[in-house]
Amino acid sequence: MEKKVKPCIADETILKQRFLALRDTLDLLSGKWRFCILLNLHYYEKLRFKDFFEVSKGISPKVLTSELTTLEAHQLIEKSIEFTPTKDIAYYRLTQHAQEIWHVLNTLIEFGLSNRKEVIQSLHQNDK
Amino acid sequence: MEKKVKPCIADETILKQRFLALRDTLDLLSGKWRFCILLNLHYYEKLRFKDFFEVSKGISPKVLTSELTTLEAHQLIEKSIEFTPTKDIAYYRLTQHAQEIWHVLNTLIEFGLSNRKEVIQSLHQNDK
DNA sequence: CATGACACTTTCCTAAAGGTAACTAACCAC
DNA sequence: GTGGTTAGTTACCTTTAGGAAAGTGTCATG
Repeated sequence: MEKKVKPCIADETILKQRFLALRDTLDLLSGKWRFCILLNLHYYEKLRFKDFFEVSKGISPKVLTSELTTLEAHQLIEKSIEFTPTKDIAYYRLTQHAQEIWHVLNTLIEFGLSNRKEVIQSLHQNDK
Repeated sequence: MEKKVKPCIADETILKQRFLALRDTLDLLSGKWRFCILLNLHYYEKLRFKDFFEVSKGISPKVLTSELTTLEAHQLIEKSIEFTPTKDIAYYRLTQHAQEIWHVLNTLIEFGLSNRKEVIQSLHQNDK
């Protein structure tokens, strides 16, 4: 999922660890649908596979599978089964660990909101 | 620079504005070299075009130009000319407005640092 | 006036992310 | 046992981000 050739900076000590940490986080969020999935899961608490097609309009099952797999591998979401008398239902939900990323997303959102007012208006005309 | 077909969520009111704001911010940071450039500019304060090839190892002039252009369009960096007796030197530096994004980057870095210890070790073996 | 440094631009190419569509396997309802 | 729903696969195709390499225009220095 990540690119093979990764960006790289010169400084070996002070900057590098922070740089790698930043890249990790952005790798985690940069998939086209990742943050969409996380945001929806935060809002709806739990979602089934099919639900994502309703709340994340435009995603395909192939992409959804791969995004869910990646997010699960990074322990941001987890799959749980609810057993009912007639059948078992699989749900996806955020992990405890993902609560931390929620703070991150909020920071990004707050920046985006303030930015949107000033700068972005000339771009993104397509999504009023 | 942004993808034509953009991810989309269902909810029209509560979630949507926050979703768009989040996408804006991630669009801004998701370029392969964007955050590298920003981080380096924060660290070195000002850099010339050629300097980026030293501090951002692996970037090509074509990509550098397009990333700088985008960042400048979003008013995160600016080009300034320093006049010396013999010649003029062009520098890039962060704008006032970018100070705000520095807080954002720090949040991403802090998350990445704590995450790196727990989860990521099995991945990214290639960049100790 | 030639040579080199600087700041790009242009052209071409590749790899990978993502889209489309069809298919499968399991389960339940009727 | 047929049809529908769910949860995915699989195969193929398109788009686009980014890389490589060479070229351009402008200065300045020798």
